[in-house]
Amino acid sequence: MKRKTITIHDIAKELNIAASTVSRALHNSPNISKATAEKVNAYAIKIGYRPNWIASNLRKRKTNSIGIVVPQINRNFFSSFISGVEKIAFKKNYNVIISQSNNLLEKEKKIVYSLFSNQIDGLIVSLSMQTNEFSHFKLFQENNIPLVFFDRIAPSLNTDRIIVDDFEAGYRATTHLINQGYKRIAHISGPTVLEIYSSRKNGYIKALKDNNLPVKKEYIITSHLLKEDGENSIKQFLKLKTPPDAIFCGNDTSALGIIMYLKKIGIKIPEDIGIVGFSDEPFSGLITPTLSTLRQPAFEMGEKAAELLIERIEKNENPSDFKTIVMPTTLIVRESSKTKKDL
Amino acid sequence: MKRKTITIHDIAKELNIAASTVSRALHNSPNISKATAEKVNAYAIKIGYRPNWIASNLRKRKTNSIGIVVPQINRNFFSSFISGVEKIAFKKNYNVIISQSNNLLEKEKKIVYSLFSNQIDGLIVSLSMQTNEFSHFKLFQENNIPLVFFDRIAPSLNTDRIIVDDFEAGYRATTHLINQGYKRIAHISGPTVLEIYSSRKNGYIKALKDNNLPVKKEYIITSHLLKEDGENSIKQFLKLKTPPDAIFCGNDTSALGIIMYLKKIGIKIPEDIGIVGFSDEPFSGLITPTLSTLRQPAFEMGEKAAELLIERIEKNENPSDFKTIVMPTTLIVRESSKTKKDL
DNA sequence: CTGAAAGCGCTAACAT
DNA sequence: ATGTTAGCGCTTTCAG
Repeated sequence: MKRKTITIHDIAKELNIAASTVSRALHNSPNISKATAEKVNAYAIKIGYRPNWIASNLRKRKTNSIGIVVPQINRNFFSSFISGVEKIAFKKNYNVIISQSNNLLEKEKKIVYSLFSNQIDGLIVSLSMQTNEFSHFKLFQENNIPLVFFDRIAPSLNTDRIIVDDFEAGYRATTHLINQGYKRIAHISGPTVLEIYSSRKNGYIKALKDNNLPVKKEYIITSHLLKEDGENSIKQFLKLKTPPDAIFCGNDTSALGIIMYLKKIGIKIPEDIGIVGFSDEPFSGLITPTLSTLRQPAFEMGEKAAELLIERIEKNENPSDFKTIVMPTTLIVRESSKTKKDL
Repeated sequence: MKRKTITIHDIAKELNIAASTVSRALHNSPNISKATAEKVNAYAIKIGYRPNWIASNLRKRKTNSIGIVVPQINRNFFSSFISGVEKIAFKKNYNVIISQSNNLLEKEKKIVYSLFSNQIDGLIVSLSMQTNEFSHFKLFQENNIPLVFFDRIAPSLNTDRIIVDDFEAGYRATTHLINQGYKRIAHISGPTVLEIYSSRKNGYIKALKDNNLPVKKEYIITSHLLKEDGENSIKQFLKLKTPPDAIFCGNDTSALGIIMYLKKIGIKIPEDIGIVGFSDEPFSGLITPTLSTLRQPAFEMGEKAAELLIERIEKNENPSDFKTIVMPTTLIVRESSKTKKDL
């Protein structure tokens, strides 16, 4: 038997006042006598009144909810990012509604429309690997609902963004390998429709050129950067007449695949082949050899994204000046890219 | 300039029909002529109508949202669990609202009340490490809102539960070490107010007794199971006149702390000390030596939790028969508990 | 099959 | 300082 839900009208009736007075008392509005305010709040607590925010949301046309869409929740980068968002959102009294696209464009679209129908006040997105058109975000732009992209952004869309400088990071990773004495540096990239991967790759290419090293087509493989992709890629490379002596991987997972394969067949890291990954996954400092990589400040990016989004929501003026916040990456030098002299 | 929001009344006016007819058409109710249904849907698509689910929710007193409260989002077990929940929820047309308690009771309470005010249809919870009273869940029980606990459950609360058999798992881990020839087995436990940790510990104790091994107080340390706790615990153990020759750790993180410390000071694993962890974290199969551990099926637990919760929501009868679903753990034997003959 | 009317629970004018 | 009234956008009787 469902207990009848308690509303402000119940309180109003009991105390012989109007519902609007109860509402004011509950929100300590300035226009309320201290006496009634106290009376109302005391009684509300006594009978266990809990506001129905759905009703309030409808009336105020504001839900204090923000949506997040990520490819996968259970990936360290994303779950740390979400954790950062949640921290700020909670502090500022927003709910966080989370969905994962599973890297499927169709699911991403459904999610985005569904979040719109839920009247979220703002949306934070990292695109699916498939996403090559952005019509589903128009709804938010047309209705002036703030939108922040991070990590995998929509380059053609005019919105706020939280990113790291992938070009610079790719450049730095590659330069590091060059400085360590490696001469034939290969690269495993993710899908280059995604800006993050094309930028990392371009940074890699630029670094080679700036150091008068040749850019060889056979030294660049594009994949989905899974562990198996790493293994397949290194096999490819080893078949070449002059295999590379170092590899800059688009992420740590593919680097892991390489490391495990090379260990299996007895090629030494970093003596024979040096490796740098990307992201600083939790395992990267724990495997043998430990993996050099670029750390992205996921949690802090989440905090920044939430702060920016909520700021946009709360001073809801049409921003003409979309911000692109570039967060710093950190090159973490570990064993996989040490030179002989370091060892 | 905010575009005026499009409602069913706009459609009704344009097509000279009643709003209720539009509503019926949009939900292909049985009582609607095919002609009007098509006309309405075509026009709705044409002008880009999107339903306001907040309004619908208020009217129907159902939000199709479920809440999840976990201690931390960015922990593999929890993010995988959430991922499983999200998968099922999406399939069944539910939103998932996620919050993290950060292991703080006060935050957990706030979250739970806030989710109630958001009129969620059901709630999935793993308790904070601090939680020792459960009054905040009464609200849900009194109002007949389904509640599913998982992992860190409330033993005194009569609800549905998704768990693994921690007692059995602790027993199995310990028995495994005994079978491998270890004689002096220590245990690092988490806070024993949490059933999962007390059960693992009790399984450990039972296994010792069943094998006629002494249960020594100085071989059992209770901590928060962080990496540093692992390091501190092993230091403690090594100070004893007869230090243990194996350790069953309440989680993989503390086991990691032990492994790194033992490697540093040159004690060999598993020759000198054998180790078994708990959870099969992503790093556990990658570190050296690889860590023996008990795998919990996090993603599948999330799926099960969501399925059970949604079933409860949709046939909203008062269940007198709360279910406790026990999911299987898997003992994964890796290098850290191999005996000499295995090596 | 369609329309009219009421109302989910709350808040924000506008009065007093 | 408080009450009255009118919705927010939708669904669901109840009539016809």
